[in-house]
Amino acid sequence: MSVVPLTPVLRPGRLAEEVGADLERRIRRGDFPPGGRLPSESQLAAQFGVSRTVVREAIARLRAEGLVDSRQGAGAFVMQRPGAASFRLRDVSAEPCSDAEVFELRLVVEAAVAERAARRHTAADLAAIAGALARMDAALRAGEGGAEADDAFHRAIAAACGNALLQRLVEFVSQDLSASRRPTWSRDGLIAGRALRAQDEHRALFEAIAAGDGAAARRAAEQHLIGTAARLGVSWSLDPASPSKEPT
Amino acid sequence: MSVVPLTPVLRPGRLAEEVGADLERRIRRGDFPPGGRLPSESQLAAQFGVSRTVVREAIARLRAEGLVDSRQGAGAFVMQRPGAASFRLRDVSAEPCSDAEVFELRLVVEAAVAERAARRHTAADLAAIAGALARMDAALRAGEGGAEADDAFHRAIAAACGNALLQRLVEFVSQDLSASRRPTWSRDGLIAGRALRAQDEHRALFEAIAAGDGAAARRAAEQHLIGTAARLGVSWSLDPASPSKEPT
DNA sequence: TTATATTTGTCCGTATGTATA
DNA sequence: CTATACATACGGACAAATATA
Repeated sequence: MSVVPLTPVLRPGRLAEEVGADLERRIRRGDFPPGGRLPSESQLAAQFGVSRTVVREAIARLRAEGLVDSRQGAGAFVMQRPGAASFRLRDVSAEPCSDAEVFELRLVVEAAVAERAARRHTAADLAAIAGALARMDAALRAGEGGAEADDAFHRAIAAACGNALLQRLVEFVSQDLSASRRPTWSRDGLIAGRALRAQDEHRALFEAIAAGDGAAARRAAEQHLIGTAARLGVSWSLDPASPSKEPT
Repeated sequence: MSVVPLTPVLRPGRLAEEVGADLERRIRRGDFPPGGRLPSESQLAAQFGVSRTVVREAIARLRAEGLVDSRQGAGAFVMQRPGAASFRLRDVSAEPCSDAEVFELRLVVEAAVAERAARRHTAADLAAIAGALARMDAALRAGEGGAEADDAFHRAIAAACGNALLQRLVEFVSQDLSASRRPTWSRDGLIAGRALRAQDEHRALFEAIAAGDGAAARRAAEQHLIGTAARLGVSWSLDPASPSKEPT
């Protein structure tokens, strides 16, 4: 018997999601051109071998994501800019992104947020950031609880940037960094000194923000992201021709 | 004056979307706590006064956006981090964002993309950017067709950044800038010299990219966004305490 | 303009697999 | 193990909006 997290095995899976994913692929591949009409629900149901209810749920998802727009009596039409309404990191239909690409995206938004947090933070913002930093110090001594404080630290910085939209974006692109922080604060991570080095980066970032030095905060955030990637084994040189620019 | 084409007015139709929006508001407001279970489809159908089909389509949308996860036989449960799967600019459930916030977000990603395009562009990338720039010059003389070339110019820069994820993000956050470019290239805009000034900014951006000067490209992109906002009447000072940091 | 066919929107009934008490 | 509750899926039906002849 295997203890490791056995893969999703093979979910007999939501039928509507499979149909929706298939339609999404066809749309993004240009099979259905922008402005063009999709086959009717009855035709799609017959073609996929499912009921019209399943097709309707699939189209409801595509409509919610801005890929199609359906008008009663007319049909479902592909939007002019398919996929312009929502942004997702892991896109089921697009080709998967490399770790380096995701990390660079994080670096961009985290650096911008840190720079603005340094210039716009309130006293309450700074207190929240300092509190999370102190909790990480305590976690370093206690040997536990660092991951949660790490999350709170970065969320507090995001909240201090003064732009709710930027705050939402950075929390969005860093959503699974929460998982990335566990190996840093695990027993192995503490012993290997990964947590100690991360905390050094945190402190530099905090001091730049507290000093109101936007440029220094940007550099500190970039260094922290680079350090995080290195601790996770994501090889990645920032300049000049990284995340893969090979001709497709 | 709002730049974004304020919400689709208020369509009397689509029952499933109204139900979905209502459920989304309740979830984000914490009415249904993370991990908690939603009422059954039958209960929701009775509560909203609609059929189960409508409720199912609404839940399908929430599931696609990562707000809930439904298991057959158990029910629909609120995800631990509601709304962490997708990112949208105009969020029906959240409080609407100000124009200044949207423009700052654009500035962040466009500047980052321009910097990377300067450092990573290929010869083909540069040719595409130069071609769009030339078409804008031609449009300045002809007095028409500038908006399309403007779109192509910025898309070509995005394509040259060497990170497909960043490219998708910048195209996403700048989706309705296409509408913002019309007043610049309209008859009034041409007469008032707005197109001419925009083209000066475009040329500076192109030259920085062609020279491989990332820092200059970043500054040029920032200046272009600031100029665009000014031409659209969006008042916005970059430092230090802008987009509204009033205590809530 | 009228009439007809098509398509989406909505509702209902039913059967099945699954989870839970 | 049994029974209940629930989501999933199917099929039929009608109304409303639209397109077309």
